[in-house]
Amino acid sequence: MNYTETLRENTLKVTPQRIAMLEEIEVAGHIDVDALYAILSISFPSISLATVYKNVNQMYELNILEVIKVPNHKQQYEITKEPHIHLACDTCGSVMDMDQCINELMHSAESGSGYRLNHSSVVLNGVCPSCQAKSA
Amino acid sequence: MNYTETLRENTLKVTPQRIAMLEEIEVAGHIDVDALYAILSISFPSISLATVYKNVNQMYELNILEVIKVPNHKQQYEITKEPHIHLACDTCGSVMDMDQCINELMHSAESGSGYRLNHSSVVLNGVCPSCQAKSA
DNA sequence: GCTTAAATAATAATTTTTATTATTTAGTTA
DNA sequence: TAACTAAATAATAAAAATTATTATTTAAGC
Repeated sequence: MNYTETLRENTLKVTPQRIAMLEEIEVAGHIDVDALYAILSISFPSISLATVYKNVNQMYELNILEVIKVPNHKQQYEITKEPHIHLACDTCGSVMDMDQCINELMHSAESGSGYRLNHSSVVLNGVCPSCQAKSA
Repeated sequence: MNYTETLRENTLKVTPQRIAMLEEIEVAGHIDVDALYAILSISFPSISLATVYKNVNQMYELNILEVIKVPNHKQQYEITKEPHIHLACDTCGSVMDMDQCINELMHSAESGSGYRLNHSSVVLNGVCPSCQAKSA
C-alpha cells in the first residue's frame, strides 16, 4: 500500500515517521498506541510518544484510521477499510476481523436517524477460542 | 425497575449508592463516570469517585451494565438490554439507541468464529441532526 | 537553495483510572 | 436483635494515559 499518497490526499506532510506508523499498523492489523510506540522506537529511537498520539488522533479524524475500543484494554487502531465487524477477546484483548461487511446496516441506520455517519465501531465482545481453551 | 433484585441476583450487596447509581443510569440512558459522579454527589455528598469507577467496572463484568465507547469522549454506560445499535455523535458525544436488535448478527458471528460472545458494542459514529444544524 | 508552515522531540502538565487502607455497613447467624 | 464477618465505602495516594507547550527540525512550495 502506498501511504505517501494517502497522506498527500489528506494534506498531511509525508514524514518517515508517519509512513512507518501506517506500515506498522498495516502489518499488525490492530495495535494500540503503546505497542505502536514500542515498534516505532526501534527505527526511530528518538520518536516521542506524544507524536504517536497526535498522529493517530489526526488520522482518525481524517478517516485514515479506525479505532476499536475493547473494554478494559487500550483502544486499538487499524487502517480504515470497508466497515466491518470486530470480534474482541475481553481476556487477551486481541481483535479479529469478520468478513461480513456492514455497509447496509450503516446505510439503513443513517437514513432512519438523520445522522450523517462516517465511522463504524462494531465490536462484539467475548472470549476467543484460544482463551477458552486455556481456561478449560 | 427493581434494582435491589438485580444486585441480589449478582451477589452484590444492596447499598444505597448502588441503587442510586443504577437508577441514575436508567434515567440518563447513557452516562459517563464523571457525570454519574456529579449527579450522585448531590444525594451522597461524600461519595468517592473511586467507588463509582469500581462499581461500574464490577457491573460491567457482571453484565448489568453495557459500555459504549465513543472516540474522543469518555466511555458511557447503560443498563444492559437486548443487544442493539448505538448512534454516537462525534461532535457532542451524545448517544442514541436504535430499535434494531442485533441478536441474529451476534449469533451468526458467534457460530462462525468460535468466540463465546457476551457483550456487544455496536457504535455507528457521525454527526447528529442537531449538531448538523448548528454547523450549517 | 530559501522560506514558511507544519511536524517532531522533549518535557511538563493534566486527566483519567486504579490501588491502598481505615472506617463503615449489609447480610448472615446465633 | 446483637454480634460477627466479609464486603463496600470514602479518602487518599499512586499510577497510567493523554494532552499541552515550546524549541528545534523538516517537508513542500517557490
